[in-house]
Amino acid sequence: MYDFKKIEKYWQNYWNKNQTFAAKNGSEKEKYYLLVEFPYPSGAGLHVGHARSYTALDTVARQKRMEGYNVLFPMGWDAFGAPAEQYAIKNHIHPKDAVKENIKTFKAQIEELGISFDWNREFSTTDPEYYKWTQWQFLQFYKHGMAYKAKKNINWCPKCKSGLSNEDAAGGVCERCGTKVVQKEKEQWMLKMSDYAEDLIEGLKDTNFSKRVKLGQINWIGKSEGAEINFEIENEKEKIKVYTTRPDTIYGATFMVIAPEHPIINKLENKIKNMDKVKEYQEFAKTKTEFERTELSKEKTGVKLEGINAINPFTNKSIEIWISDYVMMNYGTGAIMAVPAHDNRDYEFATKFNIKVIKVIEGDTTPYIGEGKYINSDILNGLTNKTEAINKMIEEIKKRKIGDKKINYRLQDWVFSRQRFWGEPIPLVYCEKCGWQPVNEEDLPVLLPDVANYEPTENGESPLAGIDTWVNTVCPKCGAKAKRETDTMPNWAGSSWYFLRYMDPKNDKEFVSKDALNYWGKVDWYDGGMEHTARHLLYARFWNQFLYNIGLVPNKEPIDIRTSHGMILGPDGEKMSKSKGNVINPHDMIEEYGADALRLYEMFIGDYEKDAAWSTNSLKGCKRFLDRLWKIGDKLNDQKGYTKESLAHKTIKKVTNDIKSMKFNTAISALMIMLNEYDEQKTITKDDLRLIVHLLNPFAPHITEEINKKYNLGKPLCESLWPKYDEEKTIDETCEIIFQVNGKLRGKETVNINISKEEMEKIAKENENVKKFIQDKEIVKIIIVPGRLVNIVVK
RNA sequence: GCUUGUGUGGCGGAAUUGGUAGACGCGCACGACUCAAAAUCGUGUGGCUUUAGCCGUGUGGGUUCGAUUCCCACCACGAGCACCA
Repeated sequence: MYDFKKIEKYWQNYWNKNQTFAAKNGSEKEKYYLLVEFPYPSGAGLHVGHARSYTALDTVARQKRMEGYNVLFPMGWDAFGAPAEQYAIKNHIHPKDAVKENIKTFKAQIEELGISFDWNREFSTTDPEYYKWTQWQFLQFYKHGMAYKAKKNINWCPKCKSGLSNEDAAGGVCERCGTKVVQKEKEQWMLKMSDYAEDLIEGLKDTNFSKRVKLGQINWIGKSEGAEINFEIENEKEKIKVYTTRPDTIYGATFMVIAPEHPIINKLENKIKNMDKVKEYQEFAKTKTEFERTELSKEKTGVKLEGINAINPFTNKSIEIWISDYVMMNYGTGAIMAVPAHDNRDYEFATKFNIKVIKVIEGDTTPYIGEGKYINSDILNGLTNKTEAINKMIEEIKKRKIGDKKINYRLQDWVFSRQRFWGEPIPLVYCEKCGWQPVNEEDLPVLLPDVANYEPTENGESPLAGIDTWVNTVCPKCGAKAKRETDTMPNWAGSSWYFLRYMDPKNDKEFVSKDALNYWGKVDWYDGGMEHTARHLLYARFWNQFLYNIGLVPNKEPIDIRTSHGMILGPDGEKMSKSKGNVINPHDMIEEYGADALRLYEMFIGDYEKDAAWSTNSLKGCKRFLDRLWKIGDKLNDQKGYTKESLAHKTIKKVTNDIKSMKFNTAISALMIMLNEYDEQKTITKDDLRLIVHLLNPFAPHITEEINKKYNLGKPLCESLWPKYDEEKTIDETCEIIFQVNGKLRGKETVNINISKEEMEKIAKENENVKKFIQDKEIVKIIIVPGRLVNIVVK
């Protein structure tokens, strides 16, 4: 047999030595930019899921190169973030050393897979040469008024004295120590992402994302159209503004609910008679975590504001005002008009607290919002069309000057601060006299200092706050004593623009040169995990749209096609995890079966966009295919051309198209069919063999090159042009047609492809079995589809 | 709850614009080789049955000469969002 380890090593060295996969900036060739999500280099090493994504786009990359494109297919490391920091805290080593080690492991594992990355462009988000430009771009946000500081509630672990991301606070407890998470108010840097809500929806039109990815984006942005309406408070000047998508139901608004944090409460504190109860409820709401608010509190809670009432502007009736945590301060106006007859939540609330329910839409089954004839609604009475009613109501609201049409988005501004050590320092300085000042651009990067302790401080500040020599600096504006911002950027920062840096990774004058931007343009195809199609993709698009708006990049949308691969599950069908003991390590598979077999299997496993359970037996099947391919060379004869002309052209066509449409499994299946056919033959030609190894090369690049070399079939495949097919030659001279009687299969026959309809009918009627089914019956109709079938309809 | 996918043999999965359902692979069974096993090779493999046939793509209906494919209703599973007014 063959020594796959030796072969794989040989070709990996060959590609490296010849710089086969180096992309060339400004090449005459047409460009194609393929991108996979750069990994977080964890200590666990490469996952078979990484291998799936990398192999998939590697297959595309290798095909594209053979088709004559200048392909950019880069790789790097997204290495800032909590896990490295925690590892450092535990083991008392600098995160940068831990990251260095992990990158080494990851890179070795990717290299042994034979992925055709252009390693010349490799970088890590933690390289000062890289994060210098992340900081520089943050300053552009700041200088354009897109970054601001605001008080925000964050998840807080009182024991670890640390802010936690929503992921780390899942289930309402600190992931690290299990302590109950509370909400704590903290000043945070924010990016004005909500300004871009509409653009981020609109921009999707300029992309070729799949439907589900687009919907994911739209869903996350959460656009809704409605109206803002002012409700007067009885005997007060103050008004409460509500947001509603159903102003047409206003005649049914029998009470009002405001968020517990609503500012009107403090303003009218001395008018509210039960302020102690209100305060108690506010405290109660505050201690509830996000988790409890959504998961546990199915039962509605709330407190009525005694002593003040609002006026429904259309019924002119006095209505109660309640506070409840089912109304959020951070959406809409933090206040709603409650229409219990036609809103499920309002209905639950009204039922619990015995509040009047007035129906305004006939036939609408409480408690769901619906459509029907308007009743009890004065100016709307008699209408039946929802849109018409809403429009009429908005007109009326405008006329009375009590409100206006309003569009709201769920998308909020991006909380950009982290109280952690292992992130890009935010390059701002606070001066008592001048306030916040950006660090001079020529002083970037603001380097992370070497410190002995990475733990967060007592009051939850980043560990950076404890390093006086680093914190104390001078004001870039006035030169007086000043302090550095000690918050760092979130993990998402570095990954929001890394695809731009690949175009020009060594540039120390600009984040990327104009020439490189103009040449490479958009990412043509970006593949990654489904878990990143919402947030990461949105952040990256937002970041790029901002750069576009200030004239730094040529395209508003940075990515053309986005695809998402399914997960690879353990053999038990469960998500792979150490605790379940179902983890498959790609390195072990490569050791035992070779990189080509692993690659082939991962592409053959099934629908690329769906999850799939691991099966080592199926992997063995792919290995078996490669073993048979290796042996088929024993059958070579001296003849030229293809032994099976139409099979050859058909297979070229199928493999070519299937790779482009990510139907890797059927491409491989076609090649298996081809090999099976070669097996049937006594001998095959060199052209036959060259063709199958050529078509298989993007999937199994090592063994195919080796076979090509072994039998002197031609130039190395990676330096050859992709095979072309002739459409005319994909058609066979004969075809099998079927005979049906009343739509049921009754016979078949192989005929010449050019046979006429009349002849087809004749052959069908002569078929013995068909005769049996049509004798003594009246023929009603005969349907003939050339090259396919004859269907005789009888009565 | 809303949005969105997906339902095909024992398993992963194939099936142009509606036109032979189950390609390809795994598994399994039998056979060859072997003292034996593994590996390899060969044959078979949706179910029920008598060559021929009947039933079969989640369930029920519809359109059609013909439906895995199109339409309607329902069921199940997965994913995303989730008290968003």
